[in-house]
Amino acid sequence: MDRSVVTIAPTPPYHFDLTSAYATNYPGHYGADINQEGLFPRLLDSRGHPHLVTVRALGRVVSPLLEVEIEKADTGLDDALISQAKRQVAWIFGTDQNLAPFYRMAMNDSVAGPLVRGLKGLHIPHTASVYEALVLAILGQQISSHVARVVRTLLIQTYGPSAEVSGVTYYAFPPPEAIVAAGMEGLRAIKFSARKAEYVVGIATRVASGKLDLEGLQHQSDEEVVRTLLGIRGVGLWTAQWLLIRALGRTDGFPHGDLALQRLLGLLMDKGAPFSPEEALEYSRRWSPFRSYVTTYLFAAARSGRFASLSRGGQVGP
DNA sequence: GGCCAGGTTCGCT
DNA sequence: AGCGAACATGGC
Repeated sequence: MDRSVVTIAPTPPYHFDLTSAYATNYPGHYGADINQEGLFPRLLDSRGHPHLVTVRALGRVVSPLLEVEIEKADTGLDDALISQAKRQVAWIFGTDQNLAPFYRMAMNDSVAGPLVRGLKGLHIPHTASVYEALVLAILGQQISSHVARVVRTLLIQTYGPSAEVSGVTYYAFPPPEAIVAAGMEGLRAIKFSARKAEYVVGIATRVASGKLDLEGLQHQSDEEVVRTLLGIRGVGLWTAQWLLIRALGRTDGFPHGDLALQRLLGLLMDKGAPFSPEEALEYSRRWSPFRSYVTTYLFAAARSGRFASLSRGGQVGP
């Protein structure tokens, strides 16, 4: 087994716990995202060369440092693989983001300002690939986050590549070829609806054959990205906006069709009712071009229990 | 048991 | 263009 350790210096302020918690969103041992005592092991699969990266935080919010341990079950851990792993970890944990412009905007905003307080150093985590984000987004459409978690774990542990490191089995996200091989029946077997299975297999087929270049979206403008994504069956505006934020690292995504977001805005503004999608979009313009951050901080605040009626799972209403 | 959940598409007016 | 139904499953 080959092993190497590198460090990453995130742009301060950087709060690793907040950022990693947002990425995983739940405790416990599930598939690709695990939080073990402050360690974040994750299996990355580089063209059939699975390697385990384990991230932990050293240093403080104002002087942050991440330590990344890279392990490969067999040999062949060369410099190229190490630097690639380092780049991927930096991307996944959003270490390069500079929050200063967003914080300057928030300081002069009565809604965003209080939101930022208490979440200092939260960066936006990213998915390992656009493809992964798209599959997860379709998987999570309309179903509760808990159900989405169950299905997602099944997907990863049933069809994802695995590797055993130090006696523990880890799973990577299933590559397109694995989903094509699973087929509609394979996805139905792990609680996908027929429709979602059809969408996901369709996407995986086109990605595997090279007809759909999702990673190439990194080079397109926000508008082009949205236009391209909307042409894919199973993708609506909500999914496209979500990908702008979580897969493509854009600063101004805003999923105004999101039910939870509409409710949060209603609570935050003491409206007594959820915002309509149009109201949400209209109101959000004041936060441009930092709406991805506002969205992320909103959900992070909600999860931390700052909106009592939502953390209880209750309805928002009169 | 019924209703709904961090949507999307399809088939009707 | 706009509206309702279907989708599949788990939690309350």
